[in-house]
Amino acid sequence: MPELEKTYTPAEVEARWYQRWLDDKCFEADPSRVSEKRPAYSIVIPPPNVTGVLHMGHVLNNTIQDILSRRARMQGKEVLWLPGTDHAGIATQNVVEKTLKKQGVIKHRDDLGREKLVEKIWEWKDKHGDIIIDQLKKLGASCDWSRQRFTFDDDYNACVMRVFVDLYKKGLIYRGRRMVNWCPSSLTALSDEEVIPTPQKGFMYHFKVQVVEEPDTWLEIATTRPETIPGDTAVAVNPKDERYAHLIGKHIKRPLPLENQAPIPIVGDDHVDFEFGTGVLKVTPAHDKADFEIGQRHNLEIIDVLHPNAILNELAGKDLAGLERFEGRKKAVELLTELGVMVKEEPHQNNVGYSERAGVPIEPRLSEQWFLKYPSIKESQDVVAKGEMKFYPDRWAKVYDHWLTGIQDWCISRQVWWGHRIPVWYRGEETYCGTSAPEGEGWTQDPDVLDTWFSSWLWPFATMGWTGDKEKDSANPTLKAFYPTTDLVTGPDIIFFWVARMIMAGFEWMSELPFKNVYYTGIIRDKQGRKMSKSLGNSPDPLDLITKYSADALRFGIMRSAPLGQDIRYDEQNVELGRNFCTKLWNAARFRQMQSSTGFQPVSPDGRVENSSYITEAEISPTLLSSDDKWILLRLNTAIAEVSAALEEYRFSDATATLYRFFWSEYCDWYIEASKAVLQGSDEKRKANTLAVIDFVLSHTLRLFHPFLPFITEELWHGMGFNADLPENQGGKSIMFAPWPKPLDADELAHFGILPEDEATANQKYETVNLGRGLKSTFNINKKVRFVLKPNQELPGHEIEVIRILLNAEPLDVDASFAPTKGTPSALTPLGTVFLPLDGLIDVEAERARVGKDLAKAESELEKVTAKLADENFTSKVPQKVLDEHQQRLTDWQEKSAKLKEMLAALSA
RNA sequence: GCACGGAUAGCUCAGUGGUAGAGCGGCUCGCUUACACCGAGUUGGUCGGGGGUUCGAAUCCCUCUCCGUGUACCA
Repeated sequence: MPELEKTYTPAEVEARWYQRWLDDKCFEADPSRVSEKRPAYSIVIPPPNVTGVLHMGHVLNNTIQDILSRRARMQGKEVLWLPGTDHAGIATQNVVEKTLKKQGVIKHRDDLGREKLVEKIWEWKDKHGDIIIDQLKKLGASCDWSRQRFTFDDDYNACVMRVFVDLYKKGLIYRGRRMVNWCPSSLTALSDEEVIPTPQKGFMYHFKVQVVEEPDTWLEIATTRPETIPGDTAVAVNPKDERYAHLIGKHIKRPLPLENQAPIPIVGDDHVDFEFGTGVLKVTPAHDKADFEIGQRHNLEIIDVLHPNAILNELAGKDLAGLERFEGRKKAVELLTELGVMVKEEPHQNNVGYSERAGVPIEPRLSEQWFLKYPSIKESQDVVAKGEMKFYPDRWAKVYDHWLTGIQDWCISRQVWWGHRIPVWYRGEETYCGTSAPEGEGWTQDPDVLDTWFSSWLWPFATMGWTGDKEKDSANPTLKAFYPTTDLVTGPDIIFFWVARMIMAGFEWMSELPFKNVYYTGIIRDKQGRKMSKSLGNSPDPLDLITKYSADALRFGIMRSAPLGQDIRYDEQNVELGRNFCTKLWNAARFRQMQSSTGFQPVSPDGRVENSSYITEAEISPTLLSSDDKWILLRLNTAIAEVSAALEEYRFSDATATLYRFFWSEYCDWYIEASKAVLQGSDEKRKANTLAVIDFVLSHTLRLFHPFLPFITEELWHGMGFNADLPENQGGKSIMFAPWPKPLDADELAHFGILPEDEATANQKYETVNLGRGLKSTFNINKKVRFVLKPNQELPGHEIEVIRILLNAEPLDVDASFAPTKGTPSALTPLGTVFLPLDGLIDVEAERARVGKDLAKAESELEKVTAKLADENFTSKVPQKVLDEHQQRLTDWQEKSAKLKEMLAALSA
């Protein structure tokens, strides 16, 4: 067996193993291996932005996917974790345009033109596109990189085109002049989902206007956007509003622009809420969705006073033209004030839609866009409602359902160049839609590209080589084996953008749901609970953390703090804790290794002999098992069961907590320490047997840990020689293919002679040790000292030795007739009374005080239980089980109290 | 406005009717031959407030407060 290094060096180990896994093609999925005995497990990565860099959200998300994938491999499944990146149309084009502008290459995208700019973006993509992929590799992601996809690959592009044409032919895609969300920064339309309503502090401006037909009548109007007055083409009042109804049909004089104070009509419209503002609404059909609708109903003129970049244009009048919209607002107020028509301005809070990407207020804008009536809504809604597809946590199902219920058509066209170009061509009055350009001269293609999500929604099958040709697709082994996928792991922030749409696409083109389970991660926040963001600078670079602590540590730290469905408070301490845990694991393995060199009986590293099957139990001799051995085997059983159950239910933090507790608190703190009684002794047979138990536990623990800590477990798996003698594909080559641990079943437990009560036996011993240690600490003893145990019943010598070692006692005398001198500190334990004889060094008063405190506690508990049991109201109504418990409690406290009283009496004598 | 989630020890969280828990931190000891990235001990809580149901409530019901998320055409 190769000797383990003294210190663990994660950087070297992680790089080495990742390369080895790649070289050995460990992550590559082969559909031909899928069979009834070897089911498929598949998961598609939420494709990160191709120009992005790894952030903590990616770490969380991809660690989870990796855990699921690795566990599935260990369960003997054929695993496909399909990776790739997203072209992220608007975001990527923005980044490249900005860079080019900074470099002084261009002032505007038109300086380059469409083709040249797209070329530049491709160059950018080729240069930066693999950064995030490399970062995922550093994290240990076990994706099948041979299948890496990009949403703008030729094959993928073909899928997008095919889908567009299909929907167009089905009549679900149409072009129309509508009010859309316009981003004045990116100069494109956005979908409703890309607009974030943001509460905004502003002002409500009240101004008055003169009724043309009744010059003495003035109406007061309240608005938040006075700069759009030049675009007003009516004012509206509610026809039921008695204050104004008689004015309907008359006109008011629009105050701006000054050079064109045109009369505009007063219309009656139910939309107007007469409780709000003044009950008089200025109607600007070009710049407000609701106003646009009013305009439609009353056939109003539409005056667009803004350039696409939200600078006021000539129609706004000479005073406002050329001003940015917020400057224009100030100027408009000034003008109204000069006119003497400003009444007042009041602070006002309203919701303003912000562009999700550009972070600027969007403008409702009338423009020609492409829209999609969503397909397969019914199936998509039902599949989740009926629980055929499961959401974790399931409350997202309601959110999903609600969105689908009130769903609006999707604006899918974008006025940028980086993206899938709309496959529609025009020639005069003719329109052609097809996957390639039409025959003949004079056709021009629609300049718009498609929303990035219009490609992402095909991800689960477009990445698997879908062609839309039924025959071809049914002969496609990848699709056949791995679609529908098993799990999807993503953030709830893209439940509408992506998840819901993928479900629709799955039904529409594959006639089947795209995944069976969706796990929604929480959002990573900083210690103060704020979202992580670049501008706050509170987002650590995962790569720095990996350098500092290792990828395993980062993974473990993040998973430990990520309860199901809850936001995560990130604290670097958790990563540090992950590193410490790896170190502990490393040292525990080293401890085992150091024992073998001193061992007498030759035992193979895994406690196995040549040609044995994988099961190591055969090497453990049941007759030689100590109570500690039985205890740790039972605790291991519990840990395996708990971790397995937690993973089934996507409770990753519970799984990590169990692993931590089992390995650190149970295995290292108790079992290893107790086993030293044997390992430092002279019974060679027992030593060998203890080592076999240790190997059994370690080999199981490493496997249990592997999905969480892939690197260090692999290193130790080989370092400890646990891989030796295993078939290549079952742990010989890599721990990632070793079988997922199973708890010992009833037969195996019987074989080892392990009974459930064995756990309590060992626990009593450990409790005794705890109490003894407590005595030592109370009296500030930090050296090896003599303890005396006055046992309740006879104890085997081995058990006494274990207690001695755990207590660090020198010696531990067992004396059933021990008569302590007055004032000897003592503790009542499950195994008897433990004394710490200090030969007159102790303070009788102090000991009396200590015992007195214990007694007071016992008395108060006794009182409580007695009172309860004396209460007829209680005893008559309570179930027998509870009554028994209380009865037992009563007896326990009575006994304890009696003994404490005795001790106190002895101290006072 | 509506819906959902959350509020338990200094911090992060378990705990869905029967003696309030864990990890981390804090404090006190200790370089005991795997590990100081460690070990031992110990300290922390009228379970957000108020009502109610019950023999018994962190847990069930009502109500309020605060935080978060989603959603809604109020200029």
